[in-house]
Amino acid sequence: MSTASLAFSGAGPIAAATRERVIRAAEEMDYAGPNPLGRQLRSGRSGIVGVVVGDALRRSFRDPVAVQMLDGLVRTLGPLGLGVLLIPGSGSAEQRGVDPLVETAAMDVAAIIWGGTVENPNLMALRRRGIPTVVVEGQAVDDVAAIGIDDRAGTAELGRHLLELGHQRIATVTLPFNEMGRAGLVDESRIASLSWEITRRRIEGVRDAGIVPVATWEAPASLVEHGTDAGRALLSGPDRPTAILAQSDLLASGVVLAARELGLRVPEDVSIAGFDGLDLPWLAPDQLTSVVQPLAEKGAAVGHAIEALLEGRVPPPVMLPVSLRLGTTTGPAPA
Amino acid sequence: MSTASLAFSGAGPIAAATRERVIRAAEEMDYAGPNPLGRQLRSGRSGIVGVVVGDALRRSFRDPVAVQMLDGLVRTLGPLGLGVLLIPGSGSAEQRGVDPLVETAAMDVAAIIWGGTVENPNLMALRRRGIPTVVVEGQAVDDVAAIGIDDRAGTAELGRHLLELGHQRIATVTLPFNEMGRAGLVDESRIASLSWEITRRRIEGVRDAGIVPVATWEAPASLVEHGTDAGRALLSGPDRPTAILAQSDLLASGVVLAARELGLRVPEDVSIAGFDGLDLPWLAPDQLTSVVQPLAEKGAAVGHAIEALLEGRVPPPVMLPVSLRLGTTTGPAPA
DNA sequence: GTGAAAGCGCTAACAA
DNA sequence: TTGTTAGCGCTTTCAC
Repeated sequence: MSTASLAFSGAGPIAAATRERVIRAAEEMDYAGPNPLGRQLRSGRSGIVGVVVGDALRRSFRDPVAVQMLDGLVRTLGPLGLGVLLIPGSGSAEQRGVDPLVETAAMDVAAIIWGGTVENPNLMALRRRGIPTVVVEGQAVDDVAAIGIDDRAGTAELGRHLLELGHQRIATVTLPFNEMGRAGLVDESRIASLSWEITRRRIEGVRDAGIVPVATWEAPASLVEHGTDAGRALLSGPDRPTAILAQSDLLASGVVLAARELGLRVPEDVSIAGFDGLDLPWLAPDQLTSVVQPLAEKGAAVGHAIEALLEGRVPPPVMLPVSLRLGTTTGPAPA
Repeated sequence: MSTASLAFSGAGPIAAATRERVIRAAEEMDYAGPNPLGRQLRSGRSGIVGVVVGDALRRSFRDPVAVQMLDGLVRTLGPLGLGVLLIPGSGSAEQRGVDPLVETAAMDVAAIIWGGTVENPNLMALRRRGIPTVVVEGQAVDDVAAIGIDDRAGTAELGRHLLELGHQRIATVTLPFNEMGRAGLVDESRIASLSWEITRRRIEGVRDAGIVPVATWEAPASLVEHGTDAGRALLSGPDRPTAILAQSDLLASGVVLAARELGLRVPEDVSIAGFDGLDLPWLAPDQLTSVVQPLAEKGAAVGHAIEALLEGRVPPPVMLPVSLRLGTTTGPAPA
């Protein structure tokens, strides 16, 4: 029995002839190789990484940010012999609780994309099960690994760029404030209730630059159409801002479309900037001014954190640097 | 021991008091619930569906077609207690062989998105392992379940629409011909070597309508930028076609962008049509004329086929109907 | 309604 | 170098 095991695994001392014989016999009885279930129970490892993606897949994967990061993650995990189990996030708050997979699926370690808040029910469930977890864009707490980017400094740099161009009336379009993002202008009380870390940090970055936005619009998701809604609202009022800083490129590109639709020239009449550094071919000939984040590296960093967790270490939090990319959508403030 | 099992599973006869006692004891020794690995070995089921996505995730998931279908699939699988294990496709042909996950990962059943050809190495590996498989947009063979849409009839209907509008010079932009898609005009010999089913069927649909394309351009992937390349090439020559029929909406939208870039009016100067029925907000105010395929239903159909396979049945091939959607990008042929 | 025992398929340790 | 054995954690008989 052990001989057969060795024949397949290749590891361990075995005569070439014996292996040959075993393989042949296996073929005869059409035995398709070792059953992973047995190995998994024996070794106590499933070789599976549970990845909690934001609510509906359809929504998450419409965002190239999530997709590119996941791509980087899978590339890193592949060589480690680990597979990715897709776990839908807790859905909208109406649908209480977490996906059953979080509670019962076999996984050696988990990753939560779009960490959101500390009270993330997925995170709580995973900790209860004792599954080591890495959170992306969340908050670092004790035994949870955290990977993120320097949202705050990046946004501040972008803000300063706008100030240097002479802009004084600057509006912002933000990512959702919590699981139940809304569309519309936000007031101080809503800002106080903000629970998504990433949104908070980017708002703080704007403040760090010394900007007091003339308006802050919350988008219910990082999608082009929500950016268009925001742009229409912000750009059609009487005291039009001369610049709009959006917290994502998808939102920013929606704002660009709204500006074009309203007959405004970008950047002559209004400057528009985003965040993420995506390559948006359909925005051509424009290229967004944006804060570039290293998405593939972020995915790889998550992979490395996972590797560490599997070895029993809790890796220190990682904060990846970002960089400002000047595009064609920002220019001097109109006189 | 069995009592404990019953306490957690809930099934079977057990006194409420006993269950309570077991749960409490478990908590005390922080036992986090039954280990899925044990259950899986015992039951012989992993509860996992391996989903082979086209080559790099980054590429596959940039295509809303794949994403929306996957969303429909996950929604159907969730209630069945099944999870999706992401398996990268065999990559480009350079990278020989299949992903190790295909060979070794635990899964009860597999789905191959973008089936491609019968000689798909992933399919062959899965069959060797005896893992029941469903192929999307592939070819139905013996024990493999197949889900598809009526590509051919849908394309033919779209072709007839263009003919009715009076178009005589019609060019087509196709999906890749095989794993190593190229960019450029294709001749008869390349068409003869075509191995991707979906591309072939849509080409046949054009012929069914009675159209002999004045040019056929192969795109290396279904992406906006490849459509733009195709559009630039096809629309800047001397004998400009009056209509371009693209095999996907992403390609078609790229062609629209190229036309705009060249100063051509759509649809006055050139009509452009796609396939898939996507909602492309950034193309506004235009809406593509397209063949709408039911993506969520397609995903659900894959889910149901998986359910059948798990029950030991091989479900009959499914071909979902498509419908023509008239948008703003097609109009009468210029005089 | 509860407890005892067998066995799913594998591999690591040991004995031959 | 090869064969034997135990046990991973669970659930499903079966006996009580």
